[in-house]
Amino acid sequence: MNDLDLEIAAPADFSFAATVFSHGWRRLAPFEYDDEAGVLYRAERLPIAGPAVMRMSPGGPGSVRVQVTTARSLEDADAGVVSRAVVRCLGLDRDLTGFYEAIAGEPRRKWMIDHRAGRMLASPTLWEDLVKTLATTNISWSGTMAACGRLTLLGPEIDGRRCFPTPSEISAMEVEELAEATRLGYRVPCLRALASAIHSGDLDPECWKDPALDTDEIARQILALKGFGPYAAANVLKLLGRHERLAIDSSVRERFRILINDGVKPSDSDIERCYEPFGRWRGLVMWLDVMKPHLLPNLEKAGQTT
DNA sequence: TTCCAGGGGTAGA
DNA sequence: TCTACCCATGGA
Repeated sequence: MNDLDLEIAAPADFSFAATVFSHGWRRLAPFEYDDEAGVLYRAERLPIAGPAVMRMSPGGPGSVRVQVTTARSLEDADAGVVSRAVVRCLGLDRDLTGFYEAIAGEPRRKWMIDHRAGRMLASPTLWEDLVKTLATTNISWSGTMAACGRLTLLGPEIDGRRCFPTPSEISAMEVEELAEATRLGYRVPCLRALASAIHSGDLDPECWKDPALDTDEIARQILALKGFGPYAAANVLKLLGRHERLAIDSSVRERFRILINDGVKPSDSDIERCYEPFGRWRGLVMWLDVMKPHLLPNLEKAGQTT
């Protein structure tokens, strides 16, 4: 095995813990989070060295430490791919200045600033985020975790871990075969159609990373995909750092009812109205509001890291 | 058995 | 635009 140690620059307002705990992706394969050690693992394919294990942890001030293990020797091109993957996963290229300005002066949201919350853990590719989002629709969270684990078994192995399968690998499988392997039920044709669209070049979700692209245009493309409705579109946009749309799901409705709405069941328009004043940051404010009881104890436990 | 998950598609009003 | 129903699967 070959090892490479990298230090990747992070913005001053970056928090490793706040990003890793931002939502449930750390629990979906090929991500794996070691709670005790505070290390985020994932297996990733590199262009020359092939499958690699990435071990991400807080680095020195203003940096993230990444240890890479591969079976073959690493080249410069591999290090570049690792670096770009880490930037995407941890949102190191996000500017949250406007968000912190939007909630400045609000005592009940001061914790978001103090703990540098706001970056969302994402997958290196939009393909993987789309698949995982599809795997959160109309299913229990344990079902989502199981499905992502099964999906990841379809990718190549490295040191006991698996890389996420590519669109070409999924599109090469028959629907029946994919259904048996993933147990994703009626979502399987949607998954395969997504994989085929990317593999054929009809869809290029990676271009959605371009900050110049209009949010509504990205939403239009996501909503055109089978199996992707308003929740799924807003969730994928959230992972792109675009928070104009609210990813309202059953858990958000329930948490909002308890935490914000005095126990009264809200309509989705009630929730929309509540966060309308926060403009382009409304989805992020909503998410952190409802996730506070889960997120804050984790951040306090993890302590202030990078 | 029945219900329902970090919903979405469709038909019919 | 709104509502009712269906969709695989698995855990409670």
